[in-house]
Amino acid sequence: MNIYDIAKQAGVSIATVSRVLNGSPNVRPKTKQKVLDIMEKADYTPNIFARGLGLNSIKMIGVLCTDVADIYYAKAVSILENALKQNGFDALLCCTGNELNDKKKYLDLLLAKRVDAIILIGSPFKEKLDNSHIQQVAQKVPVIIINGFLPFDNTYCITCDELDAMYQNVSSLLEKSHKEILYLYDVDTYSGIQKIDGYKQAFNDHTLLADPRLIVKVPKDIAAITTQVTKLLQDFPSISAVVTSEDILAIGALKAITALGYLVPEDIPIIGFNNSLLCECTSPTLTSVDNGVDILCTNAVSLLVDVFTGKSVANKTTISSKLIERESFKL
Amino acid sequence: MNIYDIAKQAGVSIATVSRVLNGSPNVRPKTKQKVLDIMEKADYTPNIFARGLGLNSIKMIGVLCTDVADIYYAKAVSILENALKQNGFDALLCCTGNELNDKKKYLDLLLAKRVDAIILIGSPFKEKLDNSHIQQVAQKVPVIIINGFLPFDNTYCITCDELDAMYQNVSSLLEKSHKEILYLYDVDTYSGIQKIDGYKQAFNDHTLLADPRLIVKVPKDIAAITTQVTKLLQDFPSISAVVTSEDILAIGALKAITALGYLVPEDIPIIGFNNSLLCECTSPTLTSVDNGVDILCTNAVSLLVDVFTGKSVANKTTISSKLIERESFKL
DNA sequence: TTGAAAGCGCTACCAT
DNA sequence: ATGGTAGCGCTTTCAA
Repeated sequence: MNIYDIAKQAGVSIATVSRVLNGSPNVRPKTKQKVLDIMEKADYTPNIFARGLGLNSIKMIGVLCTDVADIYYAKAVSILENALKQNGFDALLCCTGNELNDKKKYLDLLLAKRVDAIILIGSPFKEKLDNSHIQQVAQKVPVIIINGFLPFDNTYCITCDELDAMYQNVSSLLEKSHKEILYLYDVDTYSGIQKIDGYKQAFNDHTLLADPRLIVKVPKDIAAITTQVTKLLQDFPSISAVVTSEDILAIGALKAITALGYLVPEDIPIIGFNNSLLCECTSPTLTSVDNGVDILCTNAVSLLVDVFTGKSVANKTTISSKLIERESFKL
Repeated sequence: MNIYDIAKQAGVSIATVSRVLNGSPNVRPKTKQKVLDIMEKADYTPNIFARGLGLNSIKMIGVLCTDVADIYYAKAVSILENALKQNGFDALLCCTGNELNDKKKYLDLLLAKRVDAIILIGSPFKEKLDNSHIQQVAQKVPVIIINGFLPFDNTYCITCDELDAMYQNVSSLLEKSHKEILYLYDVDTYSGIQKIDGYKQAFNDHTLLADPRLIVKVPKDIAAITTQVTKLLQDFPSISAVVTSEDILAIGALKAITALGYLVPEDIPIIGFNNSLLCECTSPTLTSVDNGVDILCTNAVSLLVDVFTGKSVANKTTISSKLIERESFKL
């Protein structure tokens, strides 16, 4: 069933059918209705490929992240997908994993599928050299980066001020006389670097020295973290607070701390990051930074729509984060 | 840059270029190499729409679930996406929410995008009447249902024996003299009904009567569940065990139980379902049923590949689940 | 092994 | 308001 069949049945030309299809005003209402009726009866769906061939667009956005199984990316993807759909776009999902080559490969796959734009959740490319690849992609379609930053043409970044969030957290701890603050992080992405910088700046601005041995990279695995933090607490008994780049890391720390008989937050307060569902699961519940992933994502989509409609769009937008106080730390 | 440009530069016809593109053996190796070189140099990517027009396929699979932000669906989608990609398919993601009309709408959207097949995670359609819509979809493309069942043509279901899992859990509790077992569930999907049936059958087979007041539907919200379970425990102090259809429900129950001063598992054992990351976050950690979502999903994809290659495929496949013992309950 | 040419189903421009 | 028609870039016969 194609446009010719519909045209024939309706006794009009395919041009008219096409006009009806595309909501052109230049169709007599009666004609339009007749065509619509026939389409309805025939359960006709226009062929997206033919349409794509002509328009060179299929209203589809590539969404790329390392792994949707991750609770944070999952939330982002969920919000993106909904916002995209509301604007008439579908989401083509790519989970790249952490291999740089895979990331490049998936980017090419997305391009080959002729997506109208690409949204990167997190800036997956950290090394300087590799970013040229993103730059190339941006020459073909707009690239939106959520929680990452690259100063390229046709690349639009929307980030949360995580540096400041971490700065505030560490500052308040320092001001409460916590001088030995363990910092746990997992990745060296743009976002990861922001947070670590916030941690360091807080120390600097309080004319204190951050002990580099207390800035520890850990795997994203509760058991492994627990083991590692237990050892750290034994080696550095003066640690009196823990901040993290991810809720899950805070949970690993929490387990180690309580297992050693310390109380949270009385003995050692803990602050997570991302304000995920996990914060509600622990006991005590986890105070955590809400980096506004929902705002980030909805903004990303409206920003994209602006790009498509030719409005001028800032290369970088930043929103602020908010500390959600629960039991593991109070301001 | 299109096939004509490549053909011209290579001094061959577009037919030959097309053959190279599609790996036809009927091309002289030397010719083939020349064409490939030119393509490479020109950074040529075949137009997917034109190709789709001819082949009427774009190697894209619609993946539909209620919400990827849900940790369980997120994992499923992650695995599916990877498995699909390994087989040369992309995943077009649709998060429908719970509105029936939205589900239908998204199904139509997927069809309009000319996906090669549709994978439903969970059987989102429960009412008898509505399933006809899925049946219609299955007339156009293969439908795979993960953890759901509908006996339609061109519909392939792969489920986990959750009835049996729940049956076993409740049975072992009954045999440990827990006669008042609170059952918490959240949805009435196929999967949800399986579990509740398992609960009831266990009581039947032990010639006991399940108190219907202890089969409680709750929202998927920790705080709300905690409130509700607290009240239940006060109203029914004889409750001596809790089983749930979802880990998050178990966590709500856990909070209520420990807040009332009971010990888990000594006073009241708890069993979750899905074996999600959440099980590791609580204290005590949560014993939970692993319903093999990874196996379900990888099987779904290989099953789909079989359908495409014309192999005969069973309409329903069932795998078995496994209880993962942690602290909240031991066999 | 290669080329010529007829579609695939739609959009958009030019006529009328 | 409507029709005719030339593409869009590819696949796939049919011939050579």
